[in-house]
Parts: sequence; C-alpha cells; structure tokens
Amino acid sequence: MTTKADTYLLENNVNPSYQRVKIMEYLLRKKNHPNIDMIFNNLKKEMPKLSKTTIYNTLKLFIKRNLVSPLTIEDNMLRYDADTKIHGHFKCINCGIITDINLDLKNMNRDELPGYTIFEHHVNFKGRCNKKSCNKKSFNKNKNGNTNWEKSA
Amino acid sequence: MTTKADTYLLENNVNPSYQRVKIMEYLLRKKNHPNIDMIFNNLKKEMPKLSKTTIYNTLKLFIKRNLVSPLTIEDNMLRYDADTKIHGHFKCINCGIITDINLDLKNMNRDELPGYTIFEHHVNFKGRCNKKSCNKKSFNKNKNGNTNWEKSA
DNA sequence: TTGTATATTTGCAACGATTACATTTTTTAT
DNA sequence: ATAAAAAATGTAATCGTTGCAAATATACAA
Repeated sequence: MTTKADTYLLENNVNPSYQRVKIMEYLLRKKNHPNIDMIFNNLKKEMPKLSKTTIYNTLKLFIKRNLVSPLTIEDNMLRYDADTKIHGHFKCINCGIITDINLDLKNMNRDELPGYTIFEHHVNFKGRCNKKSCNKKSFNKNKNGNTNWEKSA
Repeated sequence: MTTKADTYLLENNVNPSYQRVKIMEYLLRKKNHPNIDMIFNNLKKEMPKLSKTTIYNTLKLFIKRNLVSPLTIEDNMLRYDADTKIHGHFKCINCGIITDINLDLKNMNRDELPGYTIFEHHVNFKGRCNKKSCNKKSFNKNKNGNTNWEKSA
C-alpha cells in the first residue's frame, strides 16, 4: 500500500521504511507540534516494538531533509513540526495548545542586520488563547499553588 | 560598598546577597547572553566556593522578578539576558555570538490572534553575521566533517 | 534461491543540563 | 549573644537526548 506519506518521503530521498512512514503520517495527520513522547505513546499502540531511539533518529533525518522543523517553545523539550514554511507559534499557557501564526519578517532583516545571512527564523509567543476556559478568573493551579502561567517559586 | 547592581536588586525586592549581586553585575557588564557555565566559570575565579546550584536558584529568582529573561536559542541549554525589553536575537552559527535585534511585532497580534493575550515574545534568528571571518569560503568543520551550520548526519 | 552487504531498528548505557533536597553558612532580629 | 530566617552549598536524582553494539530487515549479486 502506498500512502501519501510514503510518496512524500520517496520524493525527498528518504527510504520509506515502515517506522518512518508511520511517524511522518502521525505528523501530517495530527499537526499538533508533538514532542517525542507524544509520538511514542500514540504509535506504540499499533507498533508495540517501537523504540524511542528510532523516533529520535527518524526526526533527525527528517530535519536534515527539511521535512520537519524542530520547535523549542518549551524550555526542556523539543517539539516537531511537519510544516517547514516560515511561520510563528503561539502557546497557550493554560490549555497548552500550540497555534500556528503567519509571519512576514522580510523587511526587518535589512535595517537590523546589515550583511547578515539568515538561515532560520524562530518566532514564539506565550499567553492565553481566546477559548473561554482559558480566560476565566480561576486559573488552573499546579502543585505549587501557582497558576500554570506564573513562574514557580 | 553599594554598587549599581546592588541598588537595582533592592529596587526590585531582591535581597542583594553577595552572590546575587555578583551574578547580576556579570549579566549587566557582559551582556553576552551567557549560559550557566559561562557565568560559573567566570565568577568562580573570584568566588572559589560558588556553587552552580546558587546560580540556578539566583537566575530563577531573577526571572520571577522580571530582571532576567531566559533565552532558548540553543536547543539544549538555557541562556540568560538581563535586558527584559522586548527584542529579538540573532546567533551566528560560525562565531556563536548572539546579537540583539530591535523588534516591533505589535501589529501582527491583532490580525493573527484575535482575543489572545500575549505575555512573552521570543524571536530568534540563526545565520552568519557580517564579520569577514564568518563569511569566508572555508567554514569551520566539526568532528563529523560538517560545517557548524549543517545538521550532523 | 541463497548468501552477503547494507540499511534500519532496537535496547540499553551513558551523558549533560537542570532540579531536589538535606546540610552548612550567613544574615537578621531580638 | 542567641535564636530564627534566609541563602548558599554539595551531592544525588531526574529527565531529555545521544552513543553504541547487537538484532532485524532489506537489497542485490551470484
């Protein structure tokens, strides 16, 4: 069976092994900017022998082939985005959902960085999204009694 | 002796202990977006008993008081910036120096994120700065034979 | 088909940045 | 001077990620 992800990998000189196709399918289907554990926990249901190392290796390969962009909106964890067009991200500190933002920073470069060559853009925002549940007065509290937003003591 | 950093901390409700003043002085003087090790290695010369945990604790406190912003321009390591005004960063992948960039993204939010509340901006670029040594043909190679810029195999 | 080289996956150990925590030291107030 | 509080220290633990060698799957030549 030849899936969309399958041909996508072939077009980009990535040997479409079973695991690679499944991981790419996950990224294309969910569009949820997942971290390694999200991918692993979801796929291991149908692939019990899946290894995290395989996911790390596969994503490193995808990044090298520019099929995936790494996303460091969270301090201690990489996330991955199968959309490699230039765009920004907004993370709601209440629901955790990451939203894509259109971006055009073409003009800024000239004035600010004369003679610089820019290879990567990373634009991330954090705040509260417009869902009612993310803007009500009683914010979620974590184990330290702080809201998700506030820095812990 | 009352230094500039000393009063700065007092003004922001941070008890200006010896270590805290020294760390803040380092940030204000160097403006080099350091990571923990850069601060530690520099300060331990005059403070042999300094502990890394103290630096982590102190920076966490500074961040909580909005005296310092964490910077995740590198994947696996936090850097710290004593300039908390909104601005962007450019990291040269050859010389590693991080340059501040003026930013004005005020307009973008309205259209893209209706009803969203933005608390943090993070805008990072990577590329080559305009120093001659960072643009010559023979780029530095790392142990894998890749340039600093290219992703490793 | 069989054998063999190559590519890929797996599991586990190791690494490095960060955090937890208990102890020690310093500061503050009485 | 003493007791209480705050801060700093050192070590162990945690967690995301990487290294590596063994196991498995794939491709290809004879």
